[in-house]
Amino acid sequence: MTRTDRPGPGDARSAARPTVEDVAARAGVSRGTVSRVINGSPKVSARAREAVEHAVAELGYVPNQAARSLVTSRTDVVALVVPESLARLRSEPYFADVITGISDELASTDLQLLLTLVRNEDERERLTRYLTARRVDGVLLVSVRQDDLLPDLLEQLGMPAVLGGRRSERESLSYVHADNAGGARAAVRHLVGRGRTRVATITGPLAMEAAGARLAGYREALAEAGLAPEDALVAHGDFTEAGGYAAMCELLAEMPTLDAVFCASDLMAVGAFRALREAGRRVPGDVAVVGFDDSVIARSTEPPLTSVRQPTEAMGRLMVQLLLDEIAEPGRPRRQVILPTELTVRASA
Amino acid sequence: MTRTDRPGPGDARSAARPTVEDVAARAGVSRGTVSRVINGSPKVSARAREAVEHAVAELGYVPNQAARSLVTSRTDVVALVVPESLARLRSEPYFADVITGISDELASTDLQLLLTLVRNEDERERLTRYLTARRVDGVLLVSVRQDDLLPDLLEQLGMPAVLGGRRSERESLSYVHADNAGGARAAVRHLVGRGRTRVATITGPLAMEAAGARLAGYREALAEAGLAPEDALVAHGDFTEAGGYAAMCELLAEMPTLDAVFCASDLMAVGAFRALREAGRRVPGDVAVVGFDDSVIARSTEPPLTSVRQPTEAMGRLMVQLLLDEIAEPGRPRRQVILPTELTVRASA
DNA sequence: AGCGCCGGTGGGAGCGCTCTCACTCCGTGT
DNA sequence: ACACGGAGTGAGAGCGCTCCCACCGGCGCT
Repeated sequence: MTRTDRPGPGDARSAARPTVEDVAARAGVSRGTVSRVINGSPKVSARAREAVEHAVAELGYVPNQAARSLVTSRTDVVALVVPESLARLRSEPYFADVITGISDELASTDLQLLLTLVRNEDERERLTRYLTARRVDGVLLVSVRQDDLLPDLLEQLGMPAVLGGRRSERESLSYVHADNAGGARAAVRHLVGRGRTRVATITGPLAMEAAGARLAGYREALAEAGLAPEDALVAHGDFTEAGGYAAMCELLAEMPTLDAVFCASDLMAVGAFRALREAGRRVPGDVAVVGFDDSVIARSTEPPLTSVRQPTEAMGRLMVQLLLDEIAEPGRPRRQVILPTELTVRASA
Repeated sequence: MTRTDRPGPGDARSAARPTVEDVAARAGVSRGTVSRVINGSPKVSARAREAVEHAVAELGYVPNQAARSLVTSRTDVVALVVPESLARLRSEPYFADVITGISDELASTDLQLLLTLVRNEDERERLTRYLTARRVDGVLLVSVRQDDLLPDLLEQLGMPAVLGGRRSERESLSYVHADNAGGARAAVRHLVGRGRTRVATITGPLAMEAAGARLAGYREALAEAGLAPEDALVAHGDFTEAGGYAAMCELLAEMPTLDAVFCASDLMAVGAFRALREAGRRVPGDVAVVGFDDSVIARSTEPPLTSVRQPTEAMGRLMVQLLLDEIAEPGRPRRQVILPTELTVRASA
């Protein structure tokens, strides 16, 4: 490690920032009028408005948000809360996509995005204090588990909030989520349609509703096709590559005759690929594989991965829209949106 | 798309939040003393401190940050600015790792992280206003390009800032970056050491210093080995998988006899793998491949990718440390840290 | 001519906090 | 016994903004 020292910033700090008062003096109007112009009130004459705008430009005036917040009690910040171990953020393209969508949608507002990773009790408590202090106008919460108490806290605080996913079918908060069961059904139907009869699945962590729904969809499609469910065809993963690998090894050991596997995430499918390769099974010749997410990696595996596409980015965008509505109209009814999924067929199945 | 409406939040909003005044009354002391206790001033008697702490707990008092900000002009927020097209955030594990490190290090402070994606002029202007309004205490800036003006703005505003990477060797701001040239040299030496004599490279976008440094390292190692540089051995990518693929195709067309390729990012290496596979070349038999980043994907490619490891997460952490120092002591000298890189050898080279 | 009205404006009040300063009450030194 | 200092405390003064209300003038109406 090399360190170099260079001269400091040389104190380029410019003179004190102008305030409304300064602008008012410059424009020859009162503070009230300046405030009205800044906040786009219609009750200002064209003359006054112009004078103020002029003064603002000349002085380089920028409102002090802290002062504004103090009186309006709005912060113009929304939090994205990710209750996840670092391992996932790192590898799951899901988060990056959601963030992209969120950030995109936020760009047209003047809200900023606070990113909060909650990985342990300490951080959770810190977040609780933060929310209690109402330092954000609203919260986006992704990747919630069924027993997560954060949503309850949000509800109790009367804090506008939108979930990405839901805790259960009777979720009380607003949420946006994908039709997980439907996607899983489509995946398994596809597999069955290609003549596979021993279709296994690698699930996500069942504490997440999405994972449970994907498993349910898998079972439904199996039943539909008249195939008997078997415990040995179900292995549990945790949405990671390593988890997928381990689960695939397990499946191979317990049910060597399987000819297809539906993975509840692309990343787990990548792990499954690796296990299959090591076991000398060919994809899709010996075993057909379908993933879930249709993330970037699905395109670059060998062979390319057939996967259930969920509109992750659109979900992020929609979450923001719902949240904005809820912020604008605090008491409004919760809204719950389910977005369709779609099977993208590639070479792996 | 399905929509369901449920009853609203039922206005669970609790009574008005208590203020210092309330706490003071409850504890039988003055506002000043409460403030001192809250902010951990030593000039408070044990008796008073206890009374205040009691009152705080009873009332569930949480300081109003806006009011505090207004007087201290600190915000307890730092921004992470990512001037990148969405495409990269999505796929590059680099960002996720940096964010993890940053978030980790921030967890032990009471600072929050604002995530700001700057993808076009509009967003850039929005950020400028935001920074000018001093709505953050400091800025972390990653993935800067050489001609980026954001760092200049930061400097001009006297805003504490730390770059991840640098614009050039005589960067004026504080930064943390990896020894890119050294890593590239190590990669190419390794290739040459394995008897490869026609070593190509796929560069990153040369507007980024890191990409330039990796190319420079490649050239140095080649010279060291007495191998002549050839233009046909250099193709330009953009750090994406697709870019890597295109660059590899180009290399294959112009220099079919190449026997190794050093890719300036793992993701581009994945693209190169694909191109090589399609061209019927074996890795590492026909062509040895080395990547850069040693990200998660390096472990799960087929064959696993030899890659230059840069301590991305540690870089994120270190960036925060430098920034905290700079916030604590505004005029302090800039610090510039170069972290070593290391070659992780796997099957691809 | 007089009334009300309404678009437009100015200024006081106050959001909740920290900071500074003056003050009190001790113990200590002479 | 006295002044002296230091530790602890209370209260006033703002930070920069929005909100509210009182106000001003000119218009159309009776």
